Amino acid sequence: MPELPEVETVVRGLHPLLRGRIIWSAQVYWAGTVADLPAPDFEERIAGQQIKEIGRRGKYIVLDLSNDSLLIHLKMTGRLYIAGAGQDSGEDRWMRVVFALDNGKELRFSDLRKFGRVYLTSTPGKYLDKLGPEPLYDSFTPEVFCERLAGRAGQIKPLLMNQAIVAGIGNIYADEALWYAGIDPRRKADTLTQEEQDTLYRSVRKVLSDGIEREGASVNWYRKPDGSTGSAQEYFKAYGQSDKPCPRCGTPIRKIRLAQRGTHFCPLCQQ
DNA sequence: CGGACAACCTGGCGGC
DNA sequence: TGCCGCCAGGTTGTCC
Repeated sequence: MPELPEVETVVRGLHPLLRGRIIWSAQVYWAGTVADLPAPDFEERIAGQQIKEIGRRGKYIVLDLSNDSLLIHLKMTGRLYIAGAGQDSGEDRWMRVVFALDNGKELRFSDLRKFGRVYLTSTPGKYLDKLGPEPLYDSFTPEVFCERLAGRAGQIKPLLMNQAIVAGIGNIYADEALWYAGIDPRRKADTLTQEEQDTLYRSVRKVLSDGIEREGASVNWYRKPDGSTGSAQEYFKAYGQSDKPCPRCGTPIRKIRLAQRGTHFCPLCQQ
């Protein structure tokens, strides 16, 4: 579930706690969580590196270390938080990797479904360069959005979720953006008018920036680093609203499967 | 290019 | 109460 607003909230929460800290050691509890590297190599290589900066690219959390980058992808059920060394935080049941810091605290990564990944690499571009533009940057203009969609014949919702087209949008915010734009998620991208593309562009930016303001959507598993919930889910118009009246026209919200994903939309005012 | 689908995983829930 | 099967969804990879 963590999409751009949730990942951004995690980064903002951790930034003041992690910046400048040194990772004394790491302990891997589930080897599969470490991508492209044997767990012992990961533990040995990260020890002693300082966290220079912490940021986000798409849905990746990016830690710039002394010699490497540490990329963390939460996938569906990953959680990242700080706890005192040896202290039970109540979140630790699915702990996969723990980083011991130089201030007696630990950065912990827990992940029920084990889909999440950590990448320790000197060439982060290998993972990040394939991502499309950041949708909230000033450089992401309506023209850029149109260019990214140009020549695409597929359905608009899977395209919105394609990280190579635009980075950071997942199932929840795709449904919400399409509701605001009044566009049927099954519409083929190449049938959208200029006006519809512009409306969708504004809707994407709105739902993502509103999501950040509300500190993410806590559906099922997502939590802020301090363990509390975000509030974006209280404002959903379409996602998870099956059979409830559309807030715009009162027609019951319908749920279908589209590209193997649960998809919620208003059959009347999303055309 | 696109669409379908499997794989990776575990827990919650509805149905029986 | 317990068992079964479905659903949740980010990403990669395979196949047609």
